[in-house]
Amino acid sequence: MGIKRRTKSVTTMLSIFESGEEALSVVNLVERLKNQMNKTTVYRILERLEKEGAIHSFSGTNGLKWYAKCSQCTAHHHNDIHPHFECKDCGKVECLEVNIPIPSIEDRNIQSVDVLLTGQCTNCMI
Amino acid sequence: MGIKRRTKSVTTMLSIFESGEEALSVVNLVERLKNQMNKTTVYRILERLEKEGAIHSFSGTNGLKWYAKCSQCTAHHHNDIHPHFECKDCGKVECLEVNIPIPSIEDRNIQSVDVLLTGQCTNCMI
DNA sequence: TGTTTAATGCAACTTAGTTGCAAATATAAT
DNA sequence: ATTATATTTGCAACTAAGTTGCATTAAACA
Repeated sequence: MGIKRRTKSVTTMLSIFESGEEALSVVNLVERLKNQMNKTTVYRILERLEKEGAIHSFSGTNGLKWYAKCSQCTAHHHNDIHPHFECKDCGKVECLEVNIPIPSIEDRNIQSVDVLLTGQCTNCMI
Repeated sequence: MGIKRRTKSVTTMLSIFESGEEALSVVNLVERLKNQMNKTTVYRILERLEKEGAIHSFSGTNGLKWYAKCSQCTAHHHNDIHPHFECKDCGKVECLEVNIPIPSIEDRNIQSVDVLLTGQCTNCMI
């Protein structure tokens, strides 16, 4: 049970994710939406959108929470194992459409895989 | 410049890492050492030990900071690319001695790789 | 149009982690 | 052994991310 009502705030949030290709930190969203909705509302809408499978979340380098809408985000299902990339120079975070093969681990039941790559993005490599 | 003086607090901290094989969260360390040293001291000793290469740090599922001393932790150098495993049932976190091959990513300069696997550990699989 | 239930705002709170500064202590020099 | 000096620690106050409870607002559906 994710989003039940298409409120103005939900629409606003979704349009932000539709328009861009990058990931967005919650901190960034709270800041940029502070005139349009409450901090708590930002957190709760993101939570519901993720539960629905519209977006997915992950942790950045400093433990901050990020959200992104990627091509693999499908309703009611989210089982992508793509890595996330954080540019240490400009701070940009994005989903990489690359498959990371995880070897089977003995004696353990692996249920989720999170891969965070850090380095320089295309612009900052120069 | 990591540890300069072998204080009682530093010795205590190191002995904790020597004795166990698991990773330890900062929260856990602050709690278990609260009668022996200040919270700030815990944070600072861990920071210095990591700078020295005696231990290494990483983020757990909720963005919490964890530290561990693994076989690959060597003085003045720490370039292991092993995954970390967090058991969602009992909460145990550990380093896995497995190599995760990261494919080369075009147009990006990858400098660090963090892999967090979540699932059930040996004990909790039953 | 009214009723129900989900969603929001607000304020207060929790928790992880940080900072500045004075006091304490390990280590090196005398 | 004593002193000097630079590192380390404790403390208290702070910052920032994220959460909670509750009263109010507003979708959606009959």
